[in-house]
Order: sequence, then C-alpha cells, then structure tokens
Amino acid sequence: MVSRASTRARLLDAADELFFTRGVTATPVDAVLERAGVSPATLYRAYGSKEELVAAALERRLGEWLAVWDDAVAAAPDDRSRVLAVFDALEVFHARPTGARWCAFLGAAAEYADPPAVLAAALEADSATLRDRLRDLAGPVVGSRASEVADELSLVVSGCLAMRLRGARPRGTEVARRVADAVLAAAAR
Amino acid sequence: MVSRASTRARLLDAADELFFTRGVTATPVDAVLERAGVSPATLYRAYGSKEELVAAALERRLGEWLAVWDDAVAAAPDDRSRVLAVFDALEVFHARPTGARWCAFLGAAAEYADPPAVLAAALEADSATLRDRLRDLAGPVVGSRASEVADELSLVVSGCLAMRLRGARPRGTEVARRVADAVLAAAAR
DNA sequence: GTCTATAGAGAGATAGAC
DNA sequence: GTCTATCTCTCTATAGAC
Repeated sequence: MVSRASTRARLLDAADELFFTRGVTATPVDAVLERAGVSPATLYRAYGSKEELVAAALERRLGEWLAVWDDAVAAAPDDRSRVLAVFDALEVFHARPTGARWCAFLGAAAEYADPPAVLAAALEADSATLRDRLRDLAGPVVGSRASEVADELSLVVSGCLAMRLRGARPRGTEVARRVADAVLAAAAR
Repeated sequence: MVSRASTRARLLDAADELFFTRGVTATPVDAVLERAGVSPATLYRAYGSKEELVAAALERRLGEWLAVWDDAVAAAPDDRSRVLAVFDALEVFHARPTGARWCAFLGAAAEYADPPAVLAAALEADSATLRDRLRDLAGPVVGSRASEVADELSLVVSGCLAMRLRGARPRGTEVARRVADAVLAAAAR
C-alpha cells in the first residue's frame, strides 16, 4: 500500500522526466501511468487533467531551478559574478540526471499556442521570476540601468536555452557567458 | 480544374499559416485540407506524409526569410549596420500577415524530440545558414573573431525569438539590438 | 489527379468494483 | 484511493470510384 503523498510524488517524477524530455504532446498519459506504476483513475483523481499534471510538474520544477540558482549565487564571490551565476546554475541544472531536453517552460509555451490558464500561470511565473531576479542581481553592478539590463540578460538566458534546439549542446553556456559579459561591460560604460 | 502546381501552393500556404501559428502537433491534417480546399488523397499524393508537408513548408519559409534578410542587408549603409540588419529583417518578417507565433524552425525543433530525417535537415539548414551568414557579415567588423561572434549573435537572434514565448512581443528586437551592439563593441575591443 | 468514405491506431478521460 | 475495463473522440493515412 502506498500513501497519497508518494503516489503524487511518483506521478510528478514520471511527468517531469517524460514530458520534458520527449515533449508534452508527444507523451501520452499512458506512458506517465506506466512509469509511475499507477492506474488512470489514480492520476485523474490526484490531478483533474493532463494539463494540470503538466502545470504541477512545472511548478515543482521552478522551485528546484530556483534552489539551484540560489546555491550558485551564494557561491559567487562578488556582485558581477553573482549576476553571471545564472549560467553556472543553468549548467548544474541541466546536468542533472533528469535534465530536460531544453527548457521545460519554453517548451511548454512552444507546444501550447493558447495555453490553458493553469499552464499560463506557471509559464508567467518562470518568466517573471527570471527577470526579477536578474534585475535584483544587476542592480549593484549597473545601477539605474538594472531594468534594461534585466531584459537583455533574460534574452541571453533564453537564447542560451534556445540554442539547445539548434544542437549546440556542448559549450552552450560558454557562449552565453561571453554575451552576458558584453552586456554588463556595455552597461558599465 | 486546378493545376498541380497551384494545388501544392495552396497546400503550402495552408500548412505555413496553420502549422506555424497554432503549432504542428496541434494542427490536424484535416484543418490544412479544409483551408487548402483539398481532399486527403490529394495531400498524401503530393506529399507522402504530414511530416514531409511540414518540411516542405519550412523549406519554402527559409527561402522567404533569407530574401527578407537580403533586402535588409542591401539597405544597410555600412559594415556594422549590415550585421545588425538581421534584426531589421526579423521585424519585417514577423510583421507579415502570415507571421508565425514565434520561429517556425525553433518551434518545429521544440515539437519533435527526435525529428524525422526530412525535418532534421530543414532545421539544420536554418541554423547553419543563420550562423554562416552572421559570420560572413561579422568578418568585416570584427576580423578574426568572426567565428565566435557568429556564435554569440546566433544566440542573440535565438533569444530574441524565444522571448516571444515569454510574451515580449512589442520591443522584442529592440532589446536584441542592444545586446548585439554590446557583443560587437566587446569584440572590437 | 482528385474525390468520398473509411480503415486502423491511439489519444484523454470515466464507470464501477473493491 | 486504487484498480480493471472501456467509452468516445480524434488523428493519420489508405482504398477504390471517377
């Protein structure tokens, strides 16, 4: 007999691994059921629909991503490297065994032209958090330009992730780091 | 009675408009048939499968995109603005009536975790062309660093496109242009 | 070459027993 | 709360007439 909490956890594990490596649409619910060792009724009782399961997996993933980011920031020695710590975090996060093919959030946004509300909220949370954190980190480095620089760095991070779709797996963050360096240098002028 | 060429053209028109605004997987073949005013047998005779139709639409789209880019480059007055012309071209291309939701190529790559060969070729053509053109354009501006700068600018372009998934529709290319400026400035140092 | 009609597979979700 | 069994719908692709 398995407790309710661990059933949900197994479902989230399976959902994360399958949805974000093979794609949400490309993954039938049956595949998640099989991997989680759970029956359809159990899934639809815990989460009302496939989309809600996707949203729940995204929410959990956002928490994990931010935790990795926090660790990377904490390990950085100065203001400037704290900004660049996002790329350290990206490397660590995607090196995990359950690392997705690219970005789970951008991937979900790409798959749903008109995302259901529960998904749209999860995607917006990711984008807003990314930008807010970058702005806060950029403040001590670029002062009053923090807001514009946050937009620019959001674009760099998104570009780094998108390049994985172009097959630039190795050295992906290296290029991004050079671009981010250039952005900070330009803002400091 | 409709000629074979115009049937194929109508199919490509319908495919481009539907696949790249609603998503490939989210668009059933029936929707393409209805919009093209064509029956299933006609589509499957002209193109062997849905995937081949997607690939054909991508190939045509790549040609159109490069033509827009060529125009933008031709209108630029100097070496440096010829590099930045890619962002002018992006604006023009996505302002078209049949403009896609974001990037048709990145979108297709996002939807297929393991793309069929015919699709992989179209995606690779886009990525390679983008990088090659950026390298050629960057050469006169940054000299021997052209190759690295091309990688960096590819990331900026991809990031500009990916930001559309984050809802940054207006002023999207503006931010990208600032980042590209910073990249060129850093490379000139 | 194009049509109508349909095959055949697979999807998301539910019913009802336990 | 979880299972087995299945319902209903939609999808890609094909068969056969014209």
